[in-house]
Amino acid sequence: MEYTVNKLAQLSGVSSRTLRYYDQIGLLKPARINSSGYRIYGQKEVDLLQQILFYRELEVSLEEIIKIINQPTFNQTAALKNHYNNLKKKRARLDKIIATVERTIASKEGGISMEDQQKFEGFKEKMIEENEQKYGKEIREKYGDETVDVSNAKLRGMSQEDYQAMAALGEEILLLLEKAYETGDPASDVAQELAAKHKEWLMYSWPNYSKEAHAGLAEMYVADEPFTAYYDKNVKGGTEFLRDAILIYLGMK
Amino acid sequence: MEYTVNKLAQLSGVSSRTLRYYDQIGLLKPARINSSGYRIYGQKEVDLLQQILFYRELEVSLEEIIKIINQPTFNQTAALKNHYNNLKKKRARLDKIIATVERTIASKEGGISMEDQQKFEGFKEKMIEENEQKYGKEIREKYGDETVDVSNAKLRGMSQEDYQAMAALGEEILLLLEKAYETGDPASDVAQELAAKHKEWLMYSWPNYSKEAHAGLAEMYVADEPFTAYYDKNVKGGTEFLRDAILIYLGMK
DNA sequence: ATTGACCTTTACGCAACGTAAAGGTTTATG
DNA sequence: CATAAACCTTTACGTTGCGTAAAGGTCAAT
Repeated sequence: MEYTVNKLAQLSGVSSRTLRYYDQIGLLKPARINSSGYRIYGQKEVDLLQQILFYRELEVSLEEIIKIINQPTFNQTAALKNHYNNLKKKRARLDKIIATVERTIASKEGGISMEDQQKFEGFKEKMIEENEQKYGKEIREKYGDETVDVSNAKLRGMSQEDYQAMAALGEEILLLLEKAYETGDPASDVAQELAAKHKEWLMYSWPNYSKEAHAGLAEMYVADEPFTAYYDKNVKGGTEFLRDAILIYLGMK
Repeated sequence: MEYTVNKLAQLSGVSSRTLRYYDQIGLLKPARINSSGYRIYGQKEVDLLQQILFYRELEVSLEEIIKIINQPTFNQTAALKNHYNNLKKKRARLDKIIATVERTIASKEGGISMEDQQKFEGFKEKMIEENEQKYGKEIREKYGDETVDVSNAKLRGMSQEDYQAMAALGEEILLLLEKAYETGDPASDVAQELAAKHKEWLMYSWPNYSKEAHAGLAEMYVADEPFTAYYDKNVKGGTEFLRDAILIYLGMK
């Protein structure tokens, strides 16, 4: 039995454009071209197309499919396993996204100030990105991609509970800042406790802790308006005081 | 605080190209353009970008994000719910795919590989054809076309699981043949068990069972080279022994 | 004054096709 | 037998969300 493009398209349920494209990229060549330049497919091509569509259904890229169908079975299995891992990762990511959306909807409906939720999410992302940008490369070189990815994932997937705890710690820090600021001395006990709490808070959300990073963040607080606004909210000059306390705590001043 | 593209890019962790693109599609316009044509972003834009990145993280398309951020919150919630449903569908689909990949890998590995799978397919076809040729006519006359066609279809569509079970049974038969052959007597208990298993195996793949057909197949085994090769593989003269056992089992000898 | 680090716009490239457009071939119908 | 309808062909632009030049202006520092 022989088929022209549209016949095969009808038979297999894909479009003729798809078949031409598969021809173009060398994934599925017709058995022959007739005198008028028409693509003619035979039984062999039908079977091959079945296989191709099977893999496509599994979300394997066409590039991968080309590799797969040109290889012996054991390599095909290896390729499938690799693909399987990718799918699992994809699902894990999707699960987290779904969880986040659920929480977001709940908080929007429950009225628990979505704004805070979102701010938090944004803050997390921002932190991750900054962390990535500033220290990611070195850390990735030192500890490998997996370590970094895992901790980022952990941070992203932080639960509501964790968030509550972290938020509580954040509040405490603001209160401590007020108290410490009154001493006027960033080296005072209270100020140093403040710095310690800040480190704790940081580690909560920031699995890749380093003195350098902490110091860098402290400097950034002073340089970056939204952060100064936040820490100066209750105490004028609080941001700078916090930075000094942290630098002393880290033995960098 | 004001930012140029690269400043904001660094702050937020996206690329400057991304920001220009967002400007281009009207997702995030800079607060103003300075005299040199530079894009200048302010605090409002930073906050908006946070929101945008939050939704992006949730795999909302940029087009959707444009709609969302231009709407009041209750509509935002509705949009999120809609998106949530899409995500759930996506996950359900992904789950199915993963299950299929798992099964495929298992069958490729656990199975005696693809090659056997193909052989099996060929075997099935051959069996159907032979069945057709030798008994088809009579059976069609006796039971009607539909019966035959349906059982052929059933055989062709035999599942991987069935194949596994059948393959296991096939293995068992080979082992039993060795044991039975040692007795030297096709009427022995072991040989009769062999014959019974063979019938079971046959019925597995062959919905139209009859003593005559079974006997005919047994004779065919002896006459047909590929079959003798298969059953003589471990035991010389095994095929004839099997035939005799079957004929006795059927009360035909 | 020059260098280097910024910024700009324009534009091609990616995956896997959908969708014309412009034109040749085959088949059906009057 | 002519012509229309139904096929087929290649070429090429559009899609999404940017990455990556290329070609050229602007700004800060040496």
